[in-house]
Amino acid sequence: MDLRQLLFFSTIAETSNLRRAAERLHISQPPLTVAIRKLEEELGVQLFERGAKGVRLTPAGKAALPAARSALVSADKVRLWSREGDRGERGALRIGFVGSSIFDLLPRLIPSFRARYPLVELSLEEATTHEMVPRLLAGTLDAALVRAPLLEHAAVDLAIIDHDELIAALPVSNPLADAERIDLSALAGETFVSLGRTSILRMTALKACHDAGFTPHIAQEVPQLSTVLCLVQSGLGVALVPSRVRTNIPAGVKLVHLDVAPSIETAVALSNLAAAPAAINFRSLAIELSADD
Amino acid sequence: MDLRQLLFFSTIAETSNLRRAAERLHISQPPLTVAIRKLEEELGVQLFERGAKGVRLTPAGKAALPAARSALVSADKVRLWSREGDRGERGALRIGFVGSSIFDLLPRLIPSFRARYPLVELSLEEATTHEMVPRLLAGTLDAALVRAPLLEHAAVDLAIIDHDELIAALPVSNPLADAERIDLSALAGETFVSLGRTSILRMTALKACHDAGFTPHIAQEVPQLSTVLCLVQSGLGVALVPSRVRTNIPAGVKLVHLDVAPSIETAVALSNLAAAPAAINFRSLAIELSADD
DNA sequence: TAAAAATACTCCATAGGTATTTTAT
DNA sequence: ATAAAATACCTATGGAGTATTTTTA
Repeated sequence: MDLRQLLFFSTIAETSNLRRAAERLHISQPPLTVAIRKLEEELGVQLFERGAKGVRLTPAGKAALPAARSALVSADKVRLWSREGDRGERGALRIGFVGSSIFDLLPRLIPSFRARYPLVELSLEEATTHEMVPRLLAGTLDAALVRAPLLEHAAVDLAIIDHDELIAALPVSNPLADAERIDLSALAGETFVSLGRTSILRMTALKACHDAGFTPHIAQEVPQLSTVLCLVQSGLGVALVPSRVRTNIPAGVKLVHLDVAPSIETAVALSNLAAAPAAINFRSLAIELSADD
Repeated sequence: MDLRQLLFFSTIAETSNLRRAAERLHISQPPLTVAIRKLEEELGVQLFERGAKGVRLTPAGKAALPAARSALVSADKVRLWSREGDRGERGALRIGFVGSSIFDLLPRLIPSFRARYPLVELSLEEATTHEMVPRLLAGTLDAALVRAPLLEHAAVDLAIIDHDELIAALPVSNPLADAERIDLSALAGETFVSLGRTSILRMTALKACHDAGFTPHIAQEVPQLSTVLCLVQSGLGVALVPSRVRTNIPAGVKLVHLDVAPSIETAVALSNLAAAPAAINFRSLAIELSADD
């Protein structure tokens, strides 16, 4: 049995006439006769009753016809879906993201992507930049929203899609909380709340402090940026956070600009080799949206 | 594209290795290479990444694989369904029935048939014996429950599946309603309620009356046996009905046996030529069930 | 260098064409 | 008598085999 025979079967069923079916199929009538009889022999069942005024489906033919049509439809889907998959318009896309992108970037990016590529099934996972790089290379992630500067990695392509700066998050109880702007060195004596050691955000903040002439005293390490803000709110310390969190700060936390604002950037990272088309589409869309701002 | 290529595609996807896939397919490796590349060329898309340690699905391949599998499953269904159709285990079956079979025969037959042939879609229509014969021959009915004696028709096969007798249905107000049994001639002076002129039940009843020496006065003609019983209940007249209605008589109607009981039979009728397998199964089941009584 | 895939070439099965016969109404 | 399907026969495409080469980790 092959798809050609099923197409013949379905066409004959529609025309009830071998000659007309042959016309529609752009072949002559004899090979149709041969092909359909061969199919019947293979199935061990008669599909048509032959008569002088054409052919009629037998009960066996009536029962088999929907399956034959469905096979033809599926074959068409092979054609369509393979092309869609090739263009990154269909398939699964696993995206990793750093926690801080949840405040601004992710909520803008994901709905746009879903709207433009509705057949791509997204799965999202939070992780740190350092965790995501090997996963991109291993192929367990297709794209990642990471913090740049990423230590340069030859096999990972970066496209910066968001520029931001660090800003001081202070509890309202802190005397500096009402300042218009402060110098980072003013925080030298404070206790700090920070993300874990592998976080690029933390590394950037630490470097800024060193540039300002002090080493911050980190009293608490937590994995999520939102937890950092909660601890600041509780008065446990101060923190340096991306200014984009401003849309989601809890009451009791004040954000104060720094005289010299350390910059921090978010990028889309893709594996240099073997980037999925859908991942490339994701990056293109992210770049496009970042240009809109 | 043909099913063979889709099977190759699916098998390679499962083994990630052309040689192993070739083994499973009982062919050698080179034709596999050729066939899958030909499929890729036809689709205009690469389905696998080739490497020294085997092959891996591309995003296009991942997207197309479910459709390919579905085509193969449908092809299997063509095999299965055509055989089921041929054995009368799948398909549509249009059954006609005379109204009186609704009281006893149909409620026993239909559930048994559905239980034994769950893939056959039944459609039921009430009609008279005389209406159903041409429809059997025209093929708009596959089987019919008819009243025998049917005027002999060469192209219709009859199998009697129920023997019954006529019985008098009287309103309780009728003085004869309390008799153990009566002679049909006792009803000579009554007004009768009856089915329409084409009904075999009516013809049988009329003949019985003539044999008993009188021509009944038919005051009302209605199409349904249940309506006949309602009119008897209302006191509009008496009727001769099959004794099987006893399970469904309304209050106010008494059934009284006749000294000489006219017999009336129900049969399964099939077109002699072109009887559908499912219709033959239906008849076999009906005969089987009638033997059980 | 070793395993896997690709290429080269041969053979044969079979799809499709034309001409013609058989069948059924 | 006529329209439709079946048969006969021919050609050529292409699928599968064996032997061998190329590729890549």
